[in-house]
Amino acid sequence: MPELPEVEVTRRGVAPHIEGRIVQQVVLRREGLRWPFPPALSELLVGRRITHTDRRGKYLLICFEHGTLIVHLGMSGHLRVLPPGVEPRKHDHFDLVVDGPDGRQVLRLHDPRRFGAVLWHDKDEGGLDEHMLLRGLGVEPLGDGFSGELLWRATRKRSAPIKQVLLAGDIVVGVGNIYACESLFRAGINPKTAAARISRARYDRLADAIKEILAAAIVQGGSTLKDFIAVNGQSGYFQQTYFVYDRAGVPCRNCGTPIRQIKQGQRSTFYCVQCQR
DNA sequence: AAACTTACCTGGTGGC
DNA sequence: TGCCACCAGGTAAGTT
Repeated sequence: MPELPEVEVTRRGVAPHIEGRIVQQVVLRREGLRWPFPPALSELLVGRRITHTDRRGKYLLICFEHGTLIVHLGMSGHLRVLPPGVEPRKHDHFDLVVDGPDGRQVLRLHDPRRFGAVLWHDKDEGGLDEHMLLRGLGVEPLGDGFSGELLWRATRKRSAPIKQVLLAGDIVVGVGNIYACESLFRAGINPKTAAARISRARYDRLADAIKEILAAAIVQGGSTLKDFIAVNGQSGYFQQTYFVYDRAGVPCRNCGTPIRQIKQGQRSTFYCVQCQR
C-alpha cells in the first residue's frame, strides 16, 4: 500500500509529465472515491496550467495558480501516465488529460478499494495547511523539523503505545504500518511501550531510523506490497529487505528469534521480542 | 480538552 | 465452485 515513499516516488515519476502543462480534459468515471469528487472539476481545471507538484505526508499535491488538487492514493491507488487512447481498465476512476511535447498525455488514477481521494483546495480558502485533511498533521519526517528531540517533547503526555502514536500522524506524518514496524525494530524499541516512557536517547535512535528507512525506500523506488505499481510500471523492491513486517514466525534476521505478530488498535504489529525491549 | 478507542469504507485473497 | 472471514490506512464518531 502506498506509504510516504511510494507517494514521493509517484510524485517524482509524474512530475516531468505534468508540471507546466495545461489541463485539456478531466474524466470522472464515478461519483467519487472516499468522498465525492469536487463539483465542476472540469470547469475548474480545463485550460489551467499545472505550476508544480508537491507532497504533504501521503497527500500528493498538484498545484495551480488558483488552488491545489489534493490526491490521496488510499490503500490500493496508483497513478500512471499513459498516452491518449488507452482504454480504461476496471477501477480506473479519474483522468487528468494534459498537453505534452508530443501531444496529449493522460494522468490516470486507478484505485480498486476506493479509499483514495481527489479533493480541491481553492486559493481563496486560505493556506493549504488549513485544509480539513491537512490541518493537524505532524511534521515531515524528512524535513528539518523532525528529530528525536521533537518526538520526545511531543510524547510527554502520550500514554498510548509508541507504535500507535507514530501511526496517528499528529506528531510526524508518513509513517504507516510498515515503516512504523521497521523503524521500531531498527531502534530496538518494543512497539507496546507507552510513548511517554521512552527516553530521549531512544527517541534519537527512532528518529534516525525513520529518516534512514524512508529515505532508503524512496531511493529504491518504493515498496510494491500487493497494490502499488510505480509510475513507470516497474515494481520497487523495498519489501525484500523487511526485517519484521509481514514476517510472523520467521526467524529474526538479527537474532533468530521468531518474529511475533500482535494486534494494536485493529492493526497488525510485527516485532522481535528479543531485539525490541 | 486532549488523548484514546472503535467502527467503517472496499475488493482481493485464501481457507474450507 | 462458492461462500465468507479477514485484511489494509486513515478518518469520523464516540468514550474516557
